[in-house]
Amino acid sequence: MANPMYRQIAEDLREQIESGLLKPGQQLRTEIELRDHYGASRNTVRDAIKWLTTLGLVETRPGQGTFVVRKIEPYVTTLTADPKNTAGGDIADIIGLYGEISDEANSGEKKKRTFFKTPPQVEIQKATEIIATQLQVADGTQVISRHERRYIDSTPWSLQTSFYPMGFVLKGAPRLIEAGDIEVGAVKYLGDTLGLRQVAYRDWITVRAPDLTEALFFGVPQDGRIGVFEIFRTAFDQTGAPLRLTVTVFPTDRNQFIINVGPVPAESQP
Amino acid sequence: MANPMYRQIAEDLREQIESGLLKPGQQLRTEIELRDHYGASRNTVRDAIKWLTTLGLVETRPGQGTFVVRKIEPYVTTLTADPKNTAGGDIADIIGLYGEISDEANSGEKKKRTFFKTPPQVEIQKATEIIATQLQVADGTQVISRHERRYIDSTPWSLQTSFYPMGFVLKGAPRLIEAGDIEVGAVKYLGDTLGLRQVAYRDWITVRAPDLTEALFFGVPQDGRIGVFEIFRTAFDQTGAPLRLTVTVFPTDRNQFIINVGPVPAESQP
DNA sequence: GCAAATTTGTTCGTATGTATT
DNA sequence: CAATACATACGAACAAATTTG
Repeated sequence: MANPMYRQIAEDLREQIESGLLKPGQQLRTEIELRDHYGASRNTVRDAIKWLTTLGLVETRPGQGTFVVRKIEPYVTTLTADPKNTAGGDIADIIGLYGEISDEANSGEKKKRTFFKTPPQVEIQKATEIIATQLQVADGTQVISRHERRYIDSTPWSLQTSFYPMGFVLKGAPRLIEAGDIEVGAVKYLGDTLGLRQVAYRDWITVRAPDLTEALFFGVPQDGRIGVFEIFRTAFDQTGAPLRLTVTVFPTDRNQFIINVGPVPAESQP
Repeated sequence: MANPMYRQIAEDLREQIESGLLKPGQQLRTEIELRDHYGASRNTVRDAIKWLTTLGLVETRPGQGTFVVRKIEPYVTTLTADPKNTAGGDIADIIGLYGEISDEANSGEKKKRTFFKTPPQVEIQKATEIIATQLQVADGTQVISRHERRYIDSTPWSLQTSFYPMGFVLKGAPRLIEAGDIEVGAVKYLGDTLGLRQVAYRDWITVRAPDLTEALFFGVPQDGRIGVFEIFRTAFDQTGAPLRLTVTVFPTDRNQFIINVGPVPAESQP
């Protein structure tokens, strides 16, 4: 035979899953039962299951069994919002959760989703190369770091860290180094105190494997099968100087993004 | 033991790789040598290597050995170009490869990259649900499909398929169903023949596992460890009607994207 | 071009550990 | 505590791919 046995077994199970014979959440037969069914050894059955696991079709739980994965209802974020729009507070103002926070559910009803985020964890850090480059400060300069964990419907959704030049505090924006939310929104606060208006931003989108902290927070496997979007948003003020750098990490299994260029007609998203 | 042995071996090798002791492209010791070195069985060593493989740190080649992966120099695509800009022909006009086609090499020199694409493979297809929704035609209606394979520096870079409503051909744009390039660019051609101008577009960005065809074309593993961006670009004309849907697939290991909103100062990308 | 040596890939059997019910 | 189910680990044999002589 052309293909190894474990791949044939995997293929057979994959067809059962994709045809709907095995439904999401349903338990597969145990390794012993599959061993007898396919006339292979238990190790070979385990190789087949491991292959399906890497493909993201099934997940195994020790002491319980192997289950067909449930797909997560994706959340869609629009990245091209009005850069001057700061209404809606911190959650909305940072990474573009403007507009409708609702979603077409399976039943066809509109499902309202709820946001929750932790208060910012504030630190003074030395700028890494990428931070220094984006904020146009010298390498190793101290910067303000404000870190949040963000949830939707109590599902871990994203990890976000914003970096500000240290000079902002001395020039009249002391609340940047206070832990806790800035109720009016950080962008409006900088406008009120320093006269800095966010008029533009650039997003840089990459995908990489999650680190251990991210994997634990998002509840994704630690082996990098499921990647994370890492979006670097560099915001600029009216003089063209960098205002802040916001780094947000989203797991790719539950996030999608929209970009609008020009007068795009308003309508339902795909 | 807290951690299983294969994870400890993997961790030891990972530190050697990340510390630079094992350099990209370098061959690891053979499974037999590692077995003797760590005092484990060959199968346990293989489990460790498989873990590193899933993490994307090493790759094994049958008959040769296990090697530290070389990172691919990423290509950066700007998604927010002027929607009316159609200069540069087909390559540039479809998915935003406007501007500088150059890149900072390791040595610090500017390295010019070369594009190549196959002539379009043209087909008449029935619209799937997503195509019908985006083009605002009835489900099952016939549409024109133009498919291309695209390379940069002879590396497979992306797979792109554009869909047009069938009506465009009857209304005076017959070249859409001819195989081969439209030299002036498809957007300009539609403007010249039908008076349709592309004034806006919406990009919808997702990440998923590659299918078999994509994995073979891009040379990535078939097990889904390395995902692909799938970008749906719906373009609109001056009346707000959909002009075409372009679906482009990029492997995540060699592609990054930039979005500019507002007057972003021109400067070097990260 | 072929044969041998090297290296990873697949499969089996067995035993024991760990998590959950 | 006992039963069940997956996780780890060992040893062995042969197959397949590649390089070397």
